[in-house]
Amino acid sequence: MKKTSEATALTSLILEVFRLNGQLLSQGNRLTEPLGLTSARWQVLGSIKLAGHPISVAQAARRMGLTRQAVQRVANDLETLGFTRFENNPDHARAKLIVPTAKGRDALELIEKRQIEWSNKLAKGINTSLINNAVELFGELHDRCNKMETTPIEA
Amino acid sequence: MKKTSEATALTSLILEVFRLNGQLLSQGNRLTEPLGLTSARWQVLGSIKLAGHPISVAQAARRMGLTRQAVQRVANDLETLGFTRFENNPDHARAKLIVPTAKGRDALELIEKRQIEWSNKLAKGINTSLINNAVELFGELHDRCNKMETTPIEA
DNA sequence: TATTAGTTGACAATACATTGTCAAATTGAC
DNA sequence: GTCAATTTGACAATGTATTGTCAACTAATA
Repeated sequence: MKKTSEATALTSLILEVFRLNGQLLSQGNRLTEPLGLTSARWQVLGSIKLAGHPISVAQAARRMGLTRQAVQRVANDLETLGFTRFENNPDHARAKLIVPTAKGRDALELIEKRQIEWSNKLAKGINTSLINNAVELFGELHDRCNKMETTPIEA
Repeated sequence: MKKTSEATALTSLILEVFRLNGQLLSQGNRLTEPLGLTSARWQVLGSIKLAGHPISVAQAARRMGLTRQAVQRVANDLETLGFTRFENNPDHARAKLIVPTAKGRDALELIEKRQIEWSNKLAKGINTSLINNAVELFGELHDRCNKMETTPIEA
């Protein structure tokens, strides 16, 4: 079987995703490190704020596209470090809610300010619709990947 | 400071990169697992083939945008598992060359066949130039990120 | 109500990647 | 040739994420 032109382009894109992912994590760590945070901790903290209300670990994991185990570990770290606390969930005895503390909210706010400067600088002069096309493409690939998950490789 | 429209779009893209990165790694693991490989091992093995000749760990790391330590670990695993061996480098006493064994070449060939099917399926019907635009955008972001590295966050 | 299926947190094993540091090897300037 | 700067592999510490499994909880259904 031969690779289609789309597939060839896609393979290049995938390699770029790996490279950029590493770079972005590194940048995020640099950005958040002075506050005792990391890229992963920041992302979890941000997902709570983005949700608009406290959510459980499993809910946060689904929003971020990670396993709940990965998020659980980070959420526990955040609690230990005092950025969040767990609050009883009236609707579910096991699934406690992640609630940012004042320390967590302050840290997030400061980081978001810095992230604005950083992203403005990084994005300066790039065509917005070019970026949005990529976002859309990624959403499509995301959905398609999900569908592939269910189709195991036949030996 | 306010976030520009490009920066807002870029932030969305970054979150998509994180999501897709995880999904792709997962797919790669699934694809390579029956052969005793993983996404990372596959990538290192592939980078040797892509180079066209045996290269050192540090060279492979630069090509992939990873630290040499990360690649070293994976390269050692590959050797232990018999997919590669280290060969003396006439030009450098320390920097041995990673050389795929027959087992390694066979495994890579089989995976590449499966990857063709997989990527053809995933990319089917997507506009090639849309993908290529994204690749180009990522290259640009990659370069810009590198320049940001040198500019530390001022406290 | 009872049973069953799905969700959730906890725990463990494994893999992946970063930063930092050290010593050996290489390279380049002098 | 000598010495300093760089490169490279080795080792350690830390953080991130996956899969798998189990028990507790929840929800749906008969």
